[in-house]
Amino acid sequence: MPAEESRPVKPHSGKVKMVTMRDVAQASGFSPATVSIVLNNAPLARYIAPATKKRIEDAAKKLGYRPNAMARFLRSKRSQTVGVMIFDITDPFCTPVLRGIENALYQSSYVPIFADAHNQKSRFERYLEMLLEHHVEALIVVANWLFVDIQLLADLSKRNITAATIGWEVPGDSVSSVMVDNEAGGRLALEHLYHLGHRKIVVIRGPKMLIDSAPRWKGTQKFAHSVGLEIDPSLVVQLPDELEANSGFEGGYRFTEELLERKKKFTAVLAFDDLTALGAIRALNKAGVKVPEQCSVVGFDDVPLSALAAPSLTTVRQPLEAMGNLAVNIVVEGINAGIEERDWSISRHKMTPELVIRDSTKAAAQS
Amino acid sequence: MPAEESRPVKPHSGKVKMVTMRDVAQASGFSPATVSIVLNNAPLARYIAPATKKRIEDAAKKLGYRPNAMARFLRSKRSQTVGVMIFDITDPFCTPVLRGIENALYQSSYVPIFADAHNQKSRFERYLEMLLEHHVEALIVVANWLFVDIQLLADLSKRNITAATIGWEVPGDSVSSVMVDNEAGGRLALEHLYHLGHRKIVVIRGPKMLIDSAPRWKGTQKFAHSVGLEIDPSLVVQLPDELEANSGFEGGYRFTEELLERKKKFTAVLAFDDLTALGAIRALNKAGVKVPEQCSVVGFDDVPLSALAAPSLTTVRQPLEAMGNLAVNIVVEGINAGIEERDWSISRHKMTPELVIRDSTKAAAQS
DNA sequence: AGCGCGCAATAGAACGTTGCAATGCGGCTG
DNA sequence: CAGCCGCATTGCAACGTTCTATTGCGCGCT
Repeated sequence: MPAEESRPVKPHSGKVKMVTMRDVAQASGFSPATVSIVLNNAPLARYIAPATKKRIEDAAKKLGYRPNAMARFLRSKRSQTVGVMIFDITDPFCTPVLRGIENALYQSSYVPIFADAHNQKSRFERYLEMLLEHHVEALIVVANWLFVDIQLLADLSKRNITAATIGWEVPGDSVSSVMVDNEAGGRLALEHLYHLGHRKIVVIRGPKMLIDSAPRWKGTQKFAHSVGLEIDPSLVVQLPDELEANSGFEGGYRFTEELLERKKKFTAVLAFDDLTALGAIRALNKAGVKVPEQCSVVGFDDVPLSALAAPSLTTVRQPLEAMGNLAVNIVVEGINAGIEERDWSISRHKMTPELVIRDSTKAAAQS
Repeated sequence: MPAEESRPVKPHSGKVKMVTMRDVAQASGFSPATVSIVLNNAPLARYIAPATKKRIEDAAKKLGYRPNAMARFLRSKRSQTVGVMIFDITDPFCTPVLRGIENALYQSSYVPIFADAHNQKSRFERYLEMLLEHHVEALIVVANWLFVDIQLLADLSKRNITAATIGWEVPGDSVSSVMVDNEAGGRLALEHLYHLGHRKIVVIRGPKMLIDSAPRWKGTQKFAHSVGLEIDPSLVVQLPDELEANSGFEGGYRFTEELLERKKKFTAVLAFDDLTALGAIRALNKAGVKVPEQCSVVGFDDVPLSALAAPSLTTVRQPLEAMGNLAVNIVVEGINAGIEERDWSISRHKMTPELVIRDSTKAAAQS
């Protein structure tokens, strides 16, 4: 990997003096205090003469003054910063959530500090430490896996930093959470297949350690029960506890392959999530089973690539971006409550999922 | 979307006093100065008695002391923070790059401030402003599109903040860059198809405004010329200048559909990037053309979903994660040079791409 | 004439950390 | 025994803001 160096630039040209508030004061002929009041238009700005304001603002612009966030924070205790801890950015689930978070923070003029735990506890803890040092005003955790101990909780509420989790819940009452209504989603998926006439349905359940797995399965079972559908236990498998982001794909592939090899009869697969569904489709394709003609597949999440896959995936959509948004609104509320010394309590939200019908499902053959 | 409020928590329990260095000093019986020296083990720490060190460290741990990054920065002029400006996180290209950046920054104990420009100039500028206010020590820009004016350059070099771009270059000599060797990549793609026996090849070129487009096409042409292959101009199309991340998919789909409708004969598609390739495959599938049996498709980038697609995509891999890494190493070097007042000059890197052969290409039919 | 009041602006003390310059102290050298 | 050096520690100012308390000042009211 060759690198061609370009001709040397005029290197760091001496100390580039930072433009400070005092400079602006000097230039405009007023005191730093007045400058501060004007530039932030603090409550006292009512009393400042318009002419003065103008002179100061002009001076600030001319000098290219930019307030020093650190100095400001040192006084005000506010870093204008929110920690965003992602458990694994490699997981396509995270991207839309991150987008939602970023967008909402931007609206509120907060800046996100990004941390990716790579699904490692040690990394999570180190990052948490770093975020605390940077005095983030709040913390948002995007997660599926649940391996964090009370430390998180204790540290945060001790320093009362509001926190919210997305796709995950912690016991206790110190952290808000935003989740999808997994039970409703599990129901939606089966309902769709059922109404298409499918009766022999493979269900690939999520790993035990994932909080989503149980309620999704519960929703599925409840619906089955409500319409008197018997789910053949030999068609139900469960993904193992795995930490890698793409393990769902592998799992979906392997289990489907196995069922096909054992000559099991089924006309549809209800996969735990989109990646699992894609794995299942891959296995079906390989075995010469056409999707959706001979077998329907439904996923969960509606990650971005589901629309692009071939065939495009029918799935239960989580409003991922909206969830990111909501989490931000929650913590911003928490921050404001803290500042205004209002009482405030955490909340737990369950967002409504939505069925997205694409090309991977079709009415069951009449046979 | 119902939200059930949990029972109110003991709300912000009074002023939670921050543990400061003075507290540690008090608790250990030494002065703040000594505490500072020990905890950072500054050069002067040589002179500190081991017993003293121990006492101070113990006290710090007991009180749960965490240095205040803002106060520290105010003195040291170092924020331990690097701005990461992504042009559009929605683009699957960005995820691995981000991972690479994040990982390398983590190694160097910097914390990334994340900014997503949503491909909007105004947003880019606002974020730049915010990053400057937060006094990032360096800036990394992940981009394809080139609409940023000299402002960026001027502002940064005036405040001498080292900057590096990934997948993009700015004129002038103030910003380092990391790119893939597009010409080599363009060559690789065609070479592969050619060796598989393909001769009638559709080329979907990238949009004009993308810096990658021209060299990629040049590499392709050069190879064609070198083996005496004539590329039929009526099989060459060019993606329009579009800002949306997924526009490549649409473009690939539409152009391929069009060529099929016009009954053009071809046995392979060389797509500008993976999304375009996926769009082409979608169109081919829809028209009943089997990939790879009847038509091979090769992409570019090797974004994560390419391995998951059906069929999995043969593509020219950009070492995205490594590129993120390298960019970080460059700016960290730049930061250090600035601190040590060394001379330092920017560099421009071209990383070597690599052909990844998967299931979307196959030897041309003998016909 | 004295008082209070609304207006316009400012002085000055923090915020928590760092690093230079200074201090005290024992022991060694000339 | 004066002077000096190495060791162990500390006082103090500064970083750039913000915010409370304060100062003038002119005007109308008693």
